[in-house]
This record gives sequence, C-alpha cells and structure tokens, in this order.
Amino acid sequence: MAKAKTPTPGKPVRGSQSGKPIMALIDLMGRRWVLRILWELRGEPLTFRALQEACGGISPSVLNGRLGDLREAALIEASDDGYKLTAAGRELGKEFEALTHWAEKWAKTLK
Amino acid sequence: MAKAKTPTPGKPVRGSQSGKPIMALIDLMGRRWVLRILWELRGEPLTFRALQEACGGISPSVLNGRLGDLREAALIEASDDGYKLTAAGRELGKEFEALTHWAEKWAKTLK
DNA sequence: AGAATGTGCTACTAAATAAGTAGCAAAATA
DNA sequence: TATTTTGCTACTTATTTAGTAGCACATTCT
Repeated sequence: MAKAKTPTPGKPVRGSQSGKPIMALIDLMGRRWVLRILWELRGEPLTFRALQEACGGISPSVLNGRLGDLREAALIEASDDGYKLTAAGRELGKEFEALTHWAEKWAKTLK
Repeated sequence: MAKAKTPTPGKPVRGSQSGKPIMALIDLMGRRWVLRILWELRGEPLTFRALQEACGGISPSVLNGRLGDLREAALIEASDDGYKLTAAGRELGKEFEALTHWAEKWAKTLK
C-alpha cells in the first residue's frame, strides 16, 4: 500500500500542484492529530506514550505516522526527554496561541 | 451510518471531552479541506462549483459536508454571490495570514 | 415556448485513512 | 536477574474521503 507522503514546500501536495508553502502547511495541518500533537507539545517534552495519553488514546500507528510527518517537517524532534518542538515548531506554536484566543471569542459568539 | 458531528465549543469533540473551544477548533480544522476552503474564500465569494474547482476538484459530497461544518461553526455563510466568510471567518482568516508568512520562512529553513 | 446551460446539491461505490488491540525488542530500573 | 517502561510494528475493523453519476430548480438563449 502506497503511504501518503509528508507534505513539503516546493512540491505538489494533496489538493495542490503549486508548490506553495501555505499549501504544504494546509495539507500537513489538515491531517488528523497534527494540530493536537503540536498543541500538546507546547509545554514540556513528552514521551511517545505520554503523548499518546495526552491525545486521549490516539492509536500508536497513527501517532507514529504523524510524528514522522512532523519530524520531516522539522516541527518536532526527538530528545532524551521525549518529543519536543523545534525552534520552528515553537514559532508556529505562538501563532496558535493567537488562535486559542480567537477560539475563546468564537465560542462566545456561538452561544 | 452515524455521521460525524460538527465540532462545537462546550461539547466533547473527537479526541477531547473537555469542551474547550480550542479543542473544537482543532477538531474542525483537522478535517481535510477545512483549512483549504477558508483559504480559498479569503477573497471574493465563490459558488459551490467555483469552490469545488478552486480546491482542485474536491468531491461534492465532501465539500458539502465541510460547508455544513463551517456554516454550523458560523465561519462561512451562503449569499446570493455564493459562499463567503462571516465576520468571525474573516477574523480567523487574518490569523491565517500570519501563518502564511510563517510558512514562507519555514520553507526556507527546510531547504 | 423550448432547449441549453449553470447551480447546489444527493446517492452510491471504491479507496484511503484512522481506530483499536496485541505484542515485541531494547533500554532503564529494581 | 527480573520487572517495568518505552518506542514502536502488525494486524483487523471502522470511519472518512474520493470519484462518478445524475437530479431538481433557476437562468439564459433562440
């Protein structure tokens, strides 16, 4: 079975041939668990199993796949303490903080 | 077949029982095509078929599902000119612009 | 009026992805 | 040495997405 490739800027990705970085980012982040994993790693490094638990029991095969994607994208890396965000990953994480605030406001307008 | 519900702040979503808005956002945005649709609607309103084409031929059944998700989330709405972002959707779109810039830098560091 | 076209979908089958469970080999700990 | 922890792989089942066809309604052309 042909496995899905990790989306890379400069190359065509699922849904776009343009090679534009935003399209690679959209492909990557549109995969289930990717956002969540980045979110859970915003603090301390987490081991494989800790991450699995933090994500509410994600299956190890999927987790392993996403970890591969995120490592290839250089957003996370493995260390002695477990998986953690790279410098780039932390920067992206900051963008997410803005999203968190947005989400809070969003929740209020939905009520 | 039980269909997947639209993620809503205040309720449990796929992967989280907490009801936190960020978790609803993560669930929603982690669905394939959601990010892309928001992206394609950043400019003018697009009709169903225009949107389908803009997304590179997304299948109508999936597009329709995502449109439902995004409408329930009050991020897009239908108008006479087609689908367009709501005020909340445009705000979210601004956050994405930051992500686009980030993605450009990210692409360079990957080379 | 009738025909042709565009629009927003629904229905259905096939393929891809994710869930869920079991378990193994290596490293750390007792 | 024995036990536990860790990072996985393998496998089966369920869910999600892709792909294609086509319908009902509205608009535009002749």
